[in-house]
Amino acid sequence: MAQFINTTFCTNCNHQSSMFKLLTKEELERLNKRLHEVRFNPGEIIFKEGGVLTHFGCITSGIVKVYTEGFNKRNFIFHLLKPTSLIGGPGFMDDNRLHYSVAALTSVTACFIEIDAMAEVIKTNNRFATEMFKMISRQASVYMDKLVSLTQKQMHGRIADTLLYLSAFVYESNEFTADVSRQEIADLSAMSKESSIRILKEFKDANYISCNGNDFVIKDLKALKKVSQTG
Amino acid sequence: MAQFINTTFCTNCNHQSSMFKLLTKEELERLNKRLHEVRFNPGEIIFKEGGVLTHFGCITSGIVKVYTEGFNKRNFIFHLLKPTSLIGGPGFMDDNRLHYSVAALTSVTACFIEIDAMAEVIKTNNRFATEMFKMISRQASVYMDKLVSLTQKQMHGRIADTLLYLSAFVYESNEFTADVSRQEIADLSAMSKESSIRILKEFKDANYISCNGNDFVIKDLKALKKVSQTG
DNA sequence: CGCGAGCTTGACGTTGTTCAACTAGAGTGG
DNA sequence: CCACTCTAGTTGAACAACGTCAAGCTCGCG
Repeated sequence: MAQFINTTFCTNCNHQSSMFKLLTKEELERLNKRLHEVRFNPGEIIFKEGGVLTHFGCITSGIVKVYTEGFNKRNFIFHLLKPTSLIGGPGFMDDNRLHYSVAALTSVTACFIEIDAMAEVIKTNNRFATEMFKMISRQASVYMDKLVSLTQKQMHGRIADTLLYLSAFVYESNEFTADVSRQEIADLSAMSKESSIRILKEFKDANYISCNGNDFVIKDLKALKKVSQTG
Repeated sequence: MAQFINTTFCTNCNHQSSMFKLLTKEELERLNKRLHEVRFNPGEIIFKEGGVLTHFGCITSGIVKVYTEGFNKRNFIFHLLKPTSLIGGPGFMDDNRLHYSVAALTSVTACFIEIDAMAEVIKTNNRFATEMFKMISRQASVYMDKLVSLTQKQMHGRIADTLLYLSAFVYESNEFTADVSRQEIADLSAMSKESSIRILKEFKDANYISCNGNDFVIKDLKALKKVSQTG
């Protein structure tokens, strides 16, 4: 049964991403009129690649994966997003199509803002436009780094990167219960599921991390960083 | 001996990139005051990664490679640029640093525009800002595709991609004299020089291409595209 | 208890890198 | 004009990295 959520008004939204803080009350109210909120269960697809980009998404709770269906039925995960990240990126103001899929890893709530409303605000609010600019620009820069890491480092370095990424950017803690499966850790690190498992075990044996099931503890940050750098 | 070039005025520049056509005469003249043109020899470095991003570059003749120094002294080439591409991308309006190096593959002339002048025009001209936005956005999208291709395809598919890229986007012809070395073809395809040579030879033996030295002819486009897709 | 999904492990084959030797052509100096 | 050197290209053989396959395991759930 569909759940229609009473949209939290942006104006009092406590998830307000830094970008939206730049908007005036009037602008926020304008966005508000063309916005709705949706709740997703773990595993559900939020955006499907190839589709038309009609809305920007803003994660208000939970974690999602941004991924694409690659070759030979292997997925590639670009990154994970948590509140209050914006989803839209490439395609916006260009071909207006979705260049990737987005799926919920946990229970997720997300707000959807019509593309046109977004474009309007960008025209009227210069600082907001600048922030959007920065956001996409940073994204490109992240992808550049990933290109180099994933093509030049070997598996140990790539898994170390993924662990550091989870700990530093996603869960912001040395201990976390991962919402990603082993397969998804592999999809983040561009390798097979079996390889990711083997390397995780090696790190565990070397006492760099401890992990049972999905509970991870980074025990030797320096060692991991060293592995990440030496490739 | 340094060569100081009399700057061609943007207003009558026949290399004018599509983006600059959106500017008014006044805006172009404003840019013009804060612009200079430089000539480079093959192999010379135009931008060095890590440096401060003080100027945008616009290639007016020749071909450059946009690359980064990866791990183990291996380079990775993101893409090649020809007139009239803009160089600047990530870092602009953000940390103002160069996230990659740029070097001349042929003799190159390039115009340099002060960052601040560029930022001003972006503020005053909305359509120009939108084009910049699209440009970065497309870049991100290209990087996403590359991420998947380079991590999931194997060598034959990657070399096929590089050949198709050179033919379709760089030289815009089925026959071309490449300005890239075998090493650089390898750096574009994320593999070792030896491997790239071997695969090129296989393609030659299979009569997909002919190549002696740096003269390439794409003889069987369909076959190459098929190799690119099957990975 | 049985079932299924995700996880784990080992054996094996493939893919791709590294190393080392060799070639060809382009410059350089005697 | 001939060594000489230097660089880019080429080739083969050995080796390491990584994926695939197949089997077994664990745990939650009906």
